[in-house]
Amino acid sequence: MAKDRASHQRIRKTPEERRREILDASIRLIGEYGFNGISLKDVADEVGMSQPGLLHYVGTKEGLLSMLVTDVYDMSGTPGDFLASGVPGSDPEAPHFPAYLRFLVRHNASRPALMQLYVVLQSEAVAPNHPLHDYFQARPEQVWNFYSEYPWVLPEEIGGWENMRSLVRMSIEAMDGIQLRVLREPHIDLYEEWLAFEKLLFPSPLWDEYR
Amino acid sequence: MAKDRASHQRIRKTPEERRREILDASIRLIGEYGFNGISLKDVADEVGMSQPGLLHYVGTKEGLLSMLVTDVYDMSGTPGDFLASGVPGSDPEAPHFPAYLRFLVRHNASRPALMQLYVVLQSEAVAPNHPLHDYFQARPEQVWNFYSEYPWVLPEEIGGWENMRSLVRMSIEAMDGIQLRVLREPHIDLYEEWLAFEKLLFPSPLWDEYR
DNA sequence: GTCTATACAAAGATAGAC
DNA sequence: GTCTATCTTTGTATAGAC
Repeated sequence: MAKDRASHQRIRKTPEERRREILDASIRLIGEYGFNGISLKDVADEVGMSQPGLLHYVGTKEGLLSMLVTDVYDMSGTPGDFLASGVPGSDPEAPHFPAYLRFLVRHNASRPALMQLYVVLQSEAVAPNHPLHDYFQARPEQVWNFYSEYPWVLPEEIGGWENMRSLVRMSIEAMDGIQLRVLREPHIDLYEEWLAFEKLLFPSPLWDEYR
Repeated sequence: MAKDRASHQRIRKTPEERRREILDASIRLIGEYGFNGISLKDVADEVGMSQPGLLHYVGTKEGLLSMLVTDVYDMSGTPGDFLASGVPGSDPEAPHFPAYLRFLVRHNASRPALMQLYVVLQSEAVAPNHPLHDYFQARPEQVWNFYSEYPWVLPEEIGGWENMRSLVRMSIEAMDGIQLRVLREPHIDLYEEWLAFEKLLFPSPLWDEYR
């Protein structure tokens, strides 16, 4: 297995593996205690290395956060993933927006640690001096622009994607509220709870062919 | 102005006044930076006293938080306040639940610092070692029990208060999501946004006489 | 790339004077 | 009731050996 290359070297963990370990540990710990609630030593212990050893990878504590956001956050659960998924409503030529939201909720439900990280950081970043403040501040508009690039098929009565702003906003608000609740009461099923909101936000018969 | 009583004493700030100052400063600072995001010195500076001076009042850092929760949180915006408010739907003999939720949203909108405190603490307390973890964990059930004591009048089709569980839960979820959004985009009107959700959660014609 | 040792600052809390 | 001084711990970060 491509082992002969540089065979005089001892096998050891590659930087990529370390990076991955650091990311996973950070997701768990920050998701649980918040960025303000953890220390670099906590993460280092979790990964099994010294605190200066960790700093070698992330530079500073903020660097750890940047790494997390850039490499993990915006990399999954996108409309692009949805169109490639082949689930009902994901026809790349005529995708259904409610179907994407269901996809997104399922995606989040399948990665609870990442979801928790998101919820916790989002609230923590309300503080104007938080390293992610600007990121989350700009996010709603960025997400809207991002979504706007896809050819969603909508009921004619809506009158075009431009009129979806408040519905998109309310959908995000509902999701955030649900996620916060599920964090405290894990017995609540995230997907079921979202379906209840979907029924209200995208009602029959208006959305029957477009959900 | 009642100055003659104990006129031989110099006028100075009473403990009550100090308490009030400490509470106000804490609401602002913790709401903005989170409990993990502030130090006792931050609060002390804000109030204009030394850090040990502050500790004289609150005992420990956690004591500050307890003081906040006990004295401020659960003391306002209750159904009791609602019934005494005289607004439409607040007849103590036959109160309307959606009317109470509107009352609650208006109340929150009128005290943005307190609302922000609530949102930030709620997420921070996801951490199992957070001093308010248990408090927020138990809260949904407590709120439900608290609400259950009032004789809300509901559409007959609902079939009784017991069937309101999911609707109450979804209402709270929506509110939490809205509040989080408004914190980042203050131009959004909290009350207007809630009315949009109310229309979905308590639709016509079912709720027309009970809203 | 990973460690030990260490510098430096900040935070919570206590002692004791006034 | 409020302060100064101080103790102790913890946290970020750097220096330098291996």
